[in-house]
Amino acid sequence: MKQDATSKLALNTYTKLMRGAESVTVRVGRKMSDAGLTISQFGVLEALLHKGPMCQRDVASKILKSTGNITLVIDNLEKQGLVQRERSLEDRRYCTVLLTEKGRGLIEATFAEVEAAIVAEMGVLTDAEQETLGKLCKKLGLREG
Amino acid sequence: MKQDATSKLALNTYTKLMRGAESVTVRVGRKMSDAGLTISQFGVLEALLHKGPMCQRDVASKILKSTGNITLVIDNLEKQGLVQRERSLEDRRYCTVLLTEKGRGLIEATFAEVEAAIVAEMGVLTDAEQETLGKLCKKLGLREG
DNA sequence: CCATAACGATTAAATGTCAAACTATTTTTT
DNA sequence: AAAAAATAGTTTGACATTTAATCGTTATGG
Repeated sequence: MKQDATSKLALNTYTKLMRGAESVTVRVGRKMSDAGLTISQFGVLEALLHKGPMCQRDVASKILKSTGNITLVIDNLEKQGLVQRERSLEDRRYCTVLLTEKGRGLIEATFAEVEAAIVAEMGVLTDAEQETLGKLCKKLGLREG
Repeated sequence: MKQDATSKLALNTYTKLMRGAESVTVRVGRKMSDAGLTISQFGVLEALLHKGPMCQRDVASKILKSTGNITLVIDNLEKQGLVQRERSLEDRRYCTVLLTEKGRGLIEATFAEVEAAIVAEMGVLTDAEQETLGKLCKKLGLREG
């Protein structure tokens, strides 16, 4: 294939990937904002729900954000009474972050909504297409950063 | 397929799509920040380079951002002398945004870098795989928002 | 013609984002 | 054990982003 055609195909694919991911993100994100949560806040609560209490560093790596950012997100969640910080006794550098009852209730309900939205979004693809999409996206993610 | 398996596949596909798109974005975005541009700034300059001068509303829809946002992004580009605003004479509500010489030089050089990065990213997929990925992503983007 | 609606741009407030500098604490080295 | 390095978290500064409110301009229906 000529160099120019290669570039064209790559740019085209890139654009479609970005637009597709973006529009899914926007529509799924609406379920989160309906619940009064930002995407980051949802990510933090979801991690705590499914993985249990963890320190901020682990939260950050779980949702692929910087630790400086996590501090703020957790600040805001704490203000709303959705999570709680506990300074570790063994190693006082660590904060363990855990869900409050209120936080657990909210994320359980919201997660169900979001899950349904994701299933609906992906429902435009057959199972086989989803498998294929997953494999291709995984390949793209594997390169070194 | 059982409902549970359907959900699991959808969630799995969703996660891979998000991670794949995110990691490509980060790596390609690095070329932009190397040039001192944010992703949005790059998007604005790129639109102006390839589509010619346009009003802010068109810029906004081109890069899928709100008009309030565009005002700020263009403010910052203008401060750096990369673009220029011109209030339209026929209809004074419109601002035409156009590239300066400096802006044109920067975006031409940066676009080449970014294009190369995109080609490299997509290069992990065969041409056929890229076609497939493009089609699947397009399907995902088509739903009503 | 004039009141009002529509429209483009701007501004403001809230949140998020990263990078870099900084603090507190623990571990490692010497 | 003291000094140095590493680690977790916080703070700060610059930019981004959205939504909603506002300003100025243009179009439209009575």
